[in-house]
Amino acid sequence: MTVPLASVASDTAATLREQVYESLREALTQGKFAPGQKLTIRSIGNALGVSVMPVREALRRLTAEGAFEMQPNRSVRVPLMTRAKIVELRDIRVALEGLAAERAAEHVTPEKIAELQQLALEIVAARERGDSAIDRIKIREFHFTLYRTSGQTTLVRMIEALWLQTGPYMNLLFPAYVRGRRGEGRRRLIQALQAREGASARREIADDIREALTYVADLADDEGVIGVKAAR
Amino acid sequence: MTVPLASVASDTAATLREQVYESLREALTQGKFAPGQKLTIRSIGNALGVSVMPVREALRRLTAEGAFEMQPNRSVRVPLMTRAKIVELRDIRVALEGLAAERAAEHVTPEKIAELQQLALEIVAARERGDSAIDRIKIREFHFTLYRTSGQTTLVRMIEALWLQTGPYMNLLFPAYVRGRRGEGRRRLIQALQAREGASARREIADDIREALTYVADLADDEGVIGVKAAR
DNA sequence: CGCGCCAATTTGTGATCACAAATATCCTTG
DNA sequence: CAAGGATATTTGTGATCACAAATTGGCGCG
Repeated sequence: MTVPLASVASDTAATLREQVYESLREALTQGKFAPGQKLTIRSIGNALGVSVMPVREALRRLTAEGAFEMQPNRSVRVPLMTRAKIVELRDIRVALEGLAAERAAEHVTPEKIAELQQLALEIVAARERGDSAIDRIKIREFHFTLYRTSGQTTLVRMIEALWLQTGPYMNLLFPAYVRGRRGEGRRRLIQALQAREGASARREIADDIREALTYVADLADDEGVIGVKAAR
Repeated sequence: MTVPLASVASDTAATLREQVYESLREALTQGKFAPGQKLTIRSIGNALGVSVMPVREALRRLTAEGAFEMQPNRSVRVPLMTRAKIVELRDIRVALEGLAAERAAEHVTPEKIAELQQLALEIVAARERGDSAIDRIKIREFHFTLYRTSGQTTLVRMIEALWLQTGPYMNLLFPAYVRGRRGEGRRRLIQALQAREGASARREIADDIREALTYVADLADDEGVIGVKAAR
C-alpha cells in the first residue's frame, strides 16, 4: 500500500513523532485519505522515511483525537462519515465554537478586530477569483484567530480536534454552497465583536456552522456514507 | 521516583498499552498524582512491570486527552489546576453535558429511567451513610448512564476526557458541598426525562455542573493553584 | 466452477539497545 | 562558604529484533 504523504523534512517540529503527526494531520485536512481507508504503520513509515516508532506514537495521538479510529483487529483506519455522525459533530461544534466566540467578544482588542477584517477581505477576494484552496485556508485562519482570542486554550484544542474530524468533508461546501455568499455573516460577527456583544457573536458563529454542516449532512441519505472528493 | 500504581494484571484489556492506560486513568481519577508531579516513562514501567513501549503509547494518548501535559523539555507532568482553568472546563462541561442530557431525553426508554432512579437511590443511601467513595462512583455512573442514552458516541468520549481532567478536583466537593443535598436535582432531571422535555433535562444538568464547579473554582484565589486531597 | 483449508506473508505489539538531551552531583575555585 | 563548571546519571527518542495475530494467496476437494 502506498500512502500519499509529503516528506517530513520541511517541518520545524522537534521530534520525528511530531513531524509524522503534522504530516498525517495535513493529509487528513486535505482529504488525501479515503473514508474507511486502512493505514498500516510500516507503510506510513516507509512513505515518510522513518521507522515504526514515531508513527506508532503519532497514530496513538490522532486516534485519541478522533481523527482515526482503531478497529477490533487492532488496525487503524480513517473513520467513515455518516449522516448521524455529521449531525452529532455539527451540534458539538455549534456548542463549543459558539462558546469560544462569546468568550472572544469579551477579550477582543482593536488589533484582533483589524486582523479579522483583513482575513474577511481575503476570503471575499479568493471567493471572487474562484480560488477555493485559498478560500478554505483563510476561513480556517479567520475562525481560529477568533477562537484564540477567547484565551481558552483547552477549548481551542478541542475545537482543533473537531475540525480534524469534519475537515475533509468541508470540501463538499465548494463550490455550490459558498456561491453567492458574500460574507454578510462575518461582517455581522465583526460588528458584534466591536460592540462587545458576546451573545450576538455566538449566534453568528452558531448559525454559520449549523447551516454549513446541515448542508453537508443532507448530501448523504440516512444510512449512507459520505464520500470525499479530492482537494483541488 | 516511585509511582503509586496498582498492578495491571487484573484488567481485561487486550494490550499492555491499554492496561497501562487504564491504570494511569484510575490513578488520576482517584487523585493519586499530585498536580504538577512529573512522571517518567521508566518509573511507570517499573511500577507496572512493563517496558517503556506500552507506557510511551499510553502517555501519548492521555496527553492528547488533556489528562497530562508535555513540557518543553519533553517530560510529562500532571497539569496544574488554576481557577481560570476550572472555570474554562466548567463552561465546556456545561455546554457538552447539557447537550448530552437534551439528546438523552429524546432517546430515553422506561428501562433507562428505572436504571437512573435506582442509581439516584444508591447515591442518597451512600450520602446518608457518609460513604463518599461509593457516592462518587455512583454519581459518575448516573451521569454516564444518562449521557450514553443520548447515543452520541463522540460526545460521550469527549465528556469522558473532560471528567479525566476535572475528576481529581471533584473530591473537593466532599463532604462540605454535598452535605444537605438530597438529590432534588436528580429527581427533577428524571421527571424531565419521563416527560421527554429535553430543555428541562439540559437545564438540570447545566445547573448541577455550574454550581459544583463554581464551588471548586472558589476554593482557589485568582492566581492560585488548587491542591488535591488524597481520595478517601 | 465455487468453497474451504493451509501455508506464506503482512502487520501490530512489546522488549532491548544506542544515542543525545536534560538533569543531578560533585569538585574546584574565588 | 558560595558559585560555577565539569562529570556522572537519568531520561526521552528512535531503530531494530522477535513473536504472535491477522490477512492474503493458492491449492485441493467437493
